[in-house]
Order: sequence, then C-alpha cells, then structure tokens
Amino acid sequence: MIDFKKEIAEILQMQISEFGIEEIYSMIEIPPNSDMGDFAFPCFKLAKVFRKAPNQIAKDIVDSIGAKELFEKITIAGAYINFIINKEIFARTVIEEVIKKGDMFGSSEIGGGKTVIVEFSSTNIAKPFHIGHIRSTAIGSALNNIYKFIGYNTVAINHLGDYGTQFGKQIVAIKAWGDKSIIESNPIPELLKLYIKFHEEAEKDPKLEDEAREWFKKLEENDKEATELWQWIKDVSLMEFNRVYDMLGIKFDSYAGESFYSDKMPGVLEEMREKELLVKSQGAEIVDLEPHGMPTALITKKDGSTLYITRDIAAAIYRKNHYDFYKNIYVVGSQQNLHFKQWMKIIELMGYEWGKDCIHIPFGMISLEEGTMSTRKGRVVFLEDVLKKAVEKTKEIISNKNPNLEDKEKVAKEVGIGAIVFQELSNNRIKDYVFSWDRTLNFDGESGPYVQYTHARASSLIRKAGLDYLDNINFKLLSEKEAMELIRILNKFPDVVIDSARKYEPSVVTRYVIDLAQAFNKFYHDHPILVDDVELQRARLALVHTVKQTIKNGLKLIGVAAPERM
RNA sequence: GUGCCCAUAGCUCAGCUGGAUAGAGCAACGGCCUUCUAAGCCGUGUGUCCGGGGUUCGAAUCCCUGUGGGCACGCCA
Repeated sequence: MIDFKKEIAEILQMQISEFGIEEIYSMIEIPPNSDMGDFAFPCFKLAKVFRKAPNQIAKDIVDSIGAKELFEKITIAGAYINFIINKEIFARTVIEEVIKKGDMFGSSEIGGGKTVIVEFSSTNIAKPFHIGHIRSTAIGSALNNIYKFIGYNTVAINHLGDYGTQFGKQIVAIKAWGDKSIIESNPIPELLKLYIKFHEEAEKDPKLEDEAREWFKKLEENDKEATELWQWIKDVSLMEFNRVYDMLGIKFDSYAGESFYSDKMPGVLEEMREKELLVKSQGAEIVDLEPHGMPTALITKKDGSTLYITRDIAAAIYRKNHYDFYKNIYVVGSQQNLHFKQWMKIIELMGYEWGKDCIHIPFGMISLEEGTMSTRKGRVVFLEDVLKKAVEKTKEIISNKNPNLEDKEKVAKEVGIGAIVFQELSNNRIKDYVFSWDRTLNFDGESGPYVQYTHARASSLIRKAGLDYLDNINFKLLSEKEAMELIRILNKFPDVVIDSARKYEPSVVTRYVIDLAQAFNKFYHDHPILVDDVELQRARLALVHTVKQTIKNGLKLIGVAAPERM
C-alpha cells in the first residue's frame, strides 16, 4: 500500500534538505476542509532557516517540485502547500488495501508481540455490578482489543475485589441476619441488603466494625469458617457477574483478584522491611512518602492485617515475574489517582526499574441524578437492568420499524447492548457524567445504533446486488466528492487505531466510526448504488464493501456487534 | 488546608504533541420515502472556547494567575 504521507515527505525532503524526513513527515497534516486538499504542508517553520517569507518558500518549493503522477494538483494557499492526490490512485490504493486485509484492516505489528497486561472491570464480589462499573469494563476491554490489534500480546485481568475488611462485614451480616437459601435464590440483591443493614446497624453499634475487622483477620489466617463463607460468597457472586460479562461479550484471561495475592503478602512485607522502607507509626506500618511530595502510605494496620495497597504491590511484582510485561495497565477510576501514584513510587523505591511500565489509566465518575452512587446506601443502578432495558427498547423499535426481521432477539441484544457500550465509549474517559435513562436510551444521531444501522444498510446493498465486484474495479468512477471523502476517511483508520492506543482512549475509535458512518450515509443518499450501469455498480459496491468492513472492524475494537440486518 | 482533574453553542460533547473560516449530536423549526433499510438525508440559528496576564509569525490548544465544580489526602477498596 502506498503511504501517501511518506511519499509527500520524500518529495519535500528533496527540496528542503535542511530538514530530516521524519521531521517533515510529522509536519504534514490533513487540511480542515477537503476542498483544500488531501494533505497539507505548512511552511511557517521553514521561515527562520531560509530567512524568507513562508509564502515565498511555499511557492519556491511547489515550483521546483513540478508535476508528479501521484498528484492531481499541488496548490499554494498562503504558507500552506496543499496536495491533491490523483483520485484514481487514491481510490485504488485504499480500496485494494481494505479488501486485501479484510478483518485485519487497520491492524499493525508495531507491538511486536510484546506483552501488555490490561487490568479492568475488577468488580467487588458480594456487591452489585452497577452502572459505575461499565466504565472500567468497557474501556478496559476496548483497550485490550486495540492493543491486540496493533500486535501486542495482551492479558486481560479481572482483579476481583474479593478480599479485605468488607468481607468481614459480609460475614458478620450473614451470621447475624442472613439465610443461606434466600441468598442463593437471589444472591447479589440479598447480599446487598445485608451489606446495607450492616452499615445501618454499625452506626448504632460501632462494635460491629471491630467484629468485621476480626473476621477479616481470621480470613487472612485461613480460619475454616471464614474461608468457607468467603468462598461461597465468591462463587455465587461470580455466577452473577458472568451473566453480565456474557451479555457484553467480554472474556478475561485471568480472574486473579486480591485474594490470589494473600499468600504473597508476607514476602512482600519482608522485602519492604529489608529495604528499610517500612516505619512503625501508632502501631501500624507506613512508608514515608513526604520526601516525594505525597502523603504517607499505610501498609499494615495495627492488628497486623494488610490493606489493598500491599496487594497491589504484590500483584505488580507477581505479574512482572509471571508475565514479564512490557506494559502493565490499570483501568481504574480517577478517585484512586493518589493510591496508584503511591504504590508505583514504592515499587520504584524498592529498586524495580520496571515500575515506570505500570500505568494507571483513570476515568471520571458516573453519578446519579440523586447524587453520588453509594453501595452501602443502596443508591445504585444495576448494569444488568440498564442492558435489559436497552434490549427491551430495541425490541419495541424493531417491531415498529422492521417487524418481519428474522432473529429479532439476537439483533435486539446486539443493538441494545451495543448502544450502551457505544455511548460509554463515545466521550473522553476522563470526563465525569451523570447517568440519565433518557440519554442512555436515545438511539438517534451519534449513537451505536446509528453506526450499526449504517453497517446494516451497506450489508443489505451487497446482498441485493448479488454480483462479484472485488476484481477489475474501475476506480475512475469513484471520483465524486462524497466518494472521495469516504476514501479519505477509510485511509485514516490504521492511524486512528494507533492514536487511540497511544492515548489509551477508545473514544478515538468510536468517534471515527461515527465520522465514517456520517460520510457513508451522505454518499448513500446522494448516489444510487444498485444502478443499471454494471461497471459503475461494481465500483460503488466495492466502496460500500470497504465501508462495511471498516465499520465492522472499528465496532469490534470497541466491543460492539455489527449486525447484517436490523 | 494541600495535591490531582474538569470548564468550548440552550443541553451532551468533539477538537488540545500550537496552524487555514471552532465542529457534531440532542432539543426547535422547515423540507425529503411509487427507486438501494427514514434507527436515514438536507436546510435554518446560536459561541467573551470560564476571567485576566504571558510565550509565539500564529493560542480553544502551551505557561502563570484568578474563579467555579469534581475527586483524593493512615487503620475501606
């Protein structure tokens, strides 16, 4: 495939040898408006070196380049040199590439098979899988897909919140007010009720908190009763969670959660003592991070039991030894910024230079219109309810718009759940937002269903045409404005994927598929595809094919299905 | 109090490794289905890019500062 930017950089470099090819390459941009050209080169920065006005430099460069087959035109607009690629070459290059690569179009090998760990979702067992969890789950899963697509070996880890004082609380509550058979019939909501009750009762009787800590201590010491209860809570919780993961189509390579590291903690504590990082303070052990501009980190409690920071340190060391990662990525909310800064600093202080390869990818909070979500106050929206409602709504729309659709159930799931995931991934991850049923269930405009609908339209055209169009395409016939716009957008896809990985930002891909869908719908509206002229029909079908393929690839990266009909 | 993050159209947000007139969607109003899926397309209007300085040929984008909001700051995770 021709790399147009590279071609342009090489041509320019022959005129301005004072600048390196890489530097020139990075200066090439895409004009804000495609009427200006396909690629542009601003000459402002050359002015100092050449001691000439940028406009004059642009003119001189264009004059000496002369005519080239690759370009239809090279024009000057002020200090910009605008390159308009020969339409036929542009169309051929891009379309042949998409057809050749198919499901792999947009992928690359820049990862070179290096291992990237993505820790995400990390739900707390015994607690509801609520709307707040969709962020880590959707963003993490998408990043996992994206890194895999650009050639990394990825490991998806669900670092289950299956340890800590909260289980002491659960155990106290189950023993005091719980009924095993009721809980088993409806585990999470029943456990949630008990959890809420615990906090209500603990306000009246603070001794319950001490009891909870005792039970957690017992759990850490492998007490039989504590361990059995804990294991049972874990089993019923996982069954629930897996139902949601199945709906979302998400799989993990590892469910090694906090408890997995419990037996690795004493060793880590020992190591930290040897390295003289731990200091006694009020009966507890801390690491003094004041010299590094951070508050002290509490490592062990005065009763000797551990905190989750220790588990994160143990986990990082274990992962380095076990996976020898190139990057170890944590998709966890921005509330935990300090926590991650602290333990990563401790890893560094322990002398591990790979600490810099541990990366926290934060995201903003979801709140409800009533206020911040709070599990212990029971103020939550269950993710499963959101997904189910979206599917229900989709069914209604289908029976309205396309009542004869086959496979209604399947499509309703793909579209409904896709809408939720798509929306989650359409904004920058760092932004906070307020959950709203209205917005969540709006399927118009920049939405998952819009993009899926575009894909279904493209699929329908290809089905209806029922002819071969992948060879001997007359690319000259694709020179209309709307077709060229599509080709420009298609050409950007591989760069978009890389950019999205570099920024750890799936929304880059989400935005891209919206742009592509918008451009396609415009083309679709303006130019009939199933026309009598077979040569024209074949050329347009080839373009439709590449759009369908690219939408499908993009949606797959963000974990959204691409139905053939809807 | 200290640290981190956010602030762009009525609403929700793109754009931020500085570049050409700041863009979408929603909402509102008006058009387009005897032809390929109207979950679509087209048109109409709005901006002190939070305020104030600075750097630069050029700032929504970078730096400083103020304001407003969010989050976090030893025995939860």
